Amino acid sequence: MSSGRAGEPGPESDRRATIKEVAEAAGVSRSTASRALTGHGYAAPQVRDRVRAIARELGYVPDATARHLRRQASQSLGVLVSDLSNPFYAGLAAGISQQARRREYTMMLADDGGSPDVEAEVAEAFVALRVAGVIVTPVSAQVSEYLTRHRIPVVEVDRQFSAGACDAVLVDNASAARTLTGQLLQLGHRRIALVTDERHWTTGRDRLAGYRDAFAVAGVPVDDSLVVTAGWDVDAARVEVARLLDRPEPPTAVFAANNVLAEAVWRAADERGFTIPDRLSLVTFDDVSWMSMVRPGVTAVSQDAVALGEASVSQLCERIQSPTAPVRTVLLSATIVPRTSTAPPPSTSR
Amino acid sequence: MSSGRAGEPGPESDRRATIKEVAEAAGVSRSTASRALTGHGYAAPQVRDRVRAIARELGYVPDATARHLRRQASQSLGVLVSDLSNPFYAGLAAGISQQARRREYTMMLADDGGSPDVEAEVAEAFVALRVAGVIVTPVSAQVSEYLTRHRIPVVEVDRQFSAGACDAVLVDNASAARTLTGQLLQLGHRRIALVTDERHWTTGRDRLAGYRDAFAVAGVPVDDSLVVTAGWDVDAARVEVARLLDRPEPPTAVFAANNVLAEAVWRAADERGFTIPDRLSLVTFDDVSWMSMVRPGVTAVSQDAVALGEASVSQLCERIQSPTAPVRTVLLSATIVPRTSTAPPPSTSR
DNA sequence: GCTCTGCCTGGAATCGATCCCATATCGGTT
DNA sequence: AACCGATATGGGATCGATTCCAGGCAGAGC
Repeated sequence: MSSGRAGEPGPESDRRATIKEVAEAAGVSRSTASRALTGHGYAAPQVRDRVRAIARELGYVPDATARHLRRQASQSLGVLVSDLSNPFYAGLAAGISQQARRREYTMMLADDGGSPDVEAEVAEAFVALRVAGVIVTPVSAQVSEYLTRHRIPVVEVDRQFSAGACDAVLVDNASAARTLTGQLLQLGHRRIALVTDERHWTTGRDRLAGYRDAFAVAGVPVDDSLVVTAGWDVDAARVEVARLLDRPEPPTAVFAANNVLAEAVWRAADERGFTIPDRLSLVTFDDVSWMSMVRPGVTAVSQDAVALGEASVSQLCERIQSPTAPVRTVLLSATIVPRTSTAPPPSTSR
Repeated sequence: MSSGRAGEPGPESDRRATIKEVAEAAGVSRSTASRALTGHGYAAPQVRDRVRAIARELGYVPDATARHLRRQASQSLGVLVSDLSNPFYAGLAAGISQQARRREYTMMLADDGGSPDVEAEVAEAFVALRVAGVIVTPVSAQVSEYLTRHRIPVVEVDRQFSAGACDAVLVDNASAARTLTGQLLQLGHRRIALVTDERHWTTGRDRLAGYRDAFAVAGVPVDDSLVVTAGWDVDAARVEVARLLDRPEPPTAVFAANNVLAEAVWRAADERGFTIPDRLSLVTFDDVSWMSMVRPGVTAVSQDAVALGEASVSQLCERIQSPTAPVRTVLLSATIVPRTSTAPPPSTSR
């Protein structure tokens, strides 16, 4: 888009200008026009300038489709996330988008809503489009395997399903969970619930592992009944958490494994009159905006989704450069943002 | 992606299977193979089944690039939003993504960060990719003009820059702003500030117009010094709002024009000790999650970004179907979600 | 036995851009 | 005068899929 003035260069006819038309208008062959426009190969300086001027005049925009077909390499990255409405994935997409643009890639984004079927469908679309590479927050082990089989570089982000088979960019979940759980233990909490979405993905697994580690380090036994799997839906999770709080011996602290679950805990605690932090301490993964706006603010593990997105683009580009380099797993460390949602357990519980 | 078992059909060689290879393996010509696979044109049932079986066996995935080149029509929609990290745009993208997938379009998403230059750059990339249509939250009048000139259908969503020149899907900002301002006036407020991002886009303009209307209806003069333009950055806006609250006669109510500004007002009020709603009433556009989690909950105009996205895909698809139909502007109504952030003005202010 | 109709298939052009390779031109050298 | 290297350009094949068109073949009708 050269400028915004009216009467600006543009397609006069109904059809879009092709390089052939540009070439004819400039009185050169298609080959020369191509060299002049792309800068690949030789073209006399004056010819080059003339061709370029005419291209601008005709509003010529090269057809990426044709170029990709010929070059057998596209300038698009496929991105597949689980839920764009979730600020974590949205931030991830924003980071990827920025980095991709900087490297002159366009981004094909799809949202699989957590469904393996949709995920598979989108993966096939990506193969059809011959994307240069794919970044995915996987829901199944199949995506990466399928894409890899089709020789498309893949980076798994946030979760890992194909360790050793493709690159991954992850957050050090175990370590962050260990630290945060440790802090709760140190405050004197013993009945610390872990509310998680599921336990088999690396995210859930590692956060659970960190939680257990902290107990082990402190020499406190884990009460397995306090590890609750609550799924992905806020409302369903809220019911689950309410049930937890209604127990005769409710937990004195809750570790929510992500922002959605934290929201569920927050709302359930509010409904049940569990004052935070006096009666219930709350810590969570994902530092999203509401956590710093509510009172008390919620102590959270900040994952910096944008950085995660950027890192995965870097990794993907390196992989595209050198397809045979050894597979790598990048582990980003998370920071803990301490706020005021934790306190020692209520005295009656000691 | 047919299934996830190991030893599954897939490219054995390094190259991807092409229709030529499928045809050869099936002992038919490329033409027949194409007809068998696409269902366009005739192919004997048994031939068709055999070709399809072999295609599956070889892990054949048609090259969308080549297909689009030949058909001169792509199955991708371009989407251009201002800020993916903002839940409003993220929701919009989520809605678009879902609808697009349902209609078998893939989505090319870009984030222009509010910059007209990036916007123009992305528009050109969309033209190059020969997308079937574009949905944009415009930051300049040029995008739509440029894309239209290149015969690409455009739908402007949320904001309108090219009234009459292309379709648009908008929210009835004026009416929602009028109602909400009216409620504040009825509660007895007179010093009602409007904190807006800017005043020239339709969003800002219409919200301002609704605000003024409400004053006119109530027969109360508008104090122009209370209409504050605070830009797009939370922190900058917070400073601006702080200045507003520090005035000798601060407003008794604030109408924030979007969720970012509401956040700024919320934080500034918190810092300044302006208790909501006792000392300051707050209402806002955009109902994002934190507004129902903080106490008091914030009364907000809910725009349903997802619905907005879905409506714009519908509009775009209709436009693609009938390029010459008269231009249309769809106006969605917004709902007001009343919460507890409003109260009569403090008695000292009456 | 011949022709006609309808089913079925393959050849070849096409979409737009790229790029290898052949060739033309020119200034300068021996 | 013949030749060489460097500069500059065009012809044509190519990427993968689609689609128009011509034609082959079989069965039915006369």
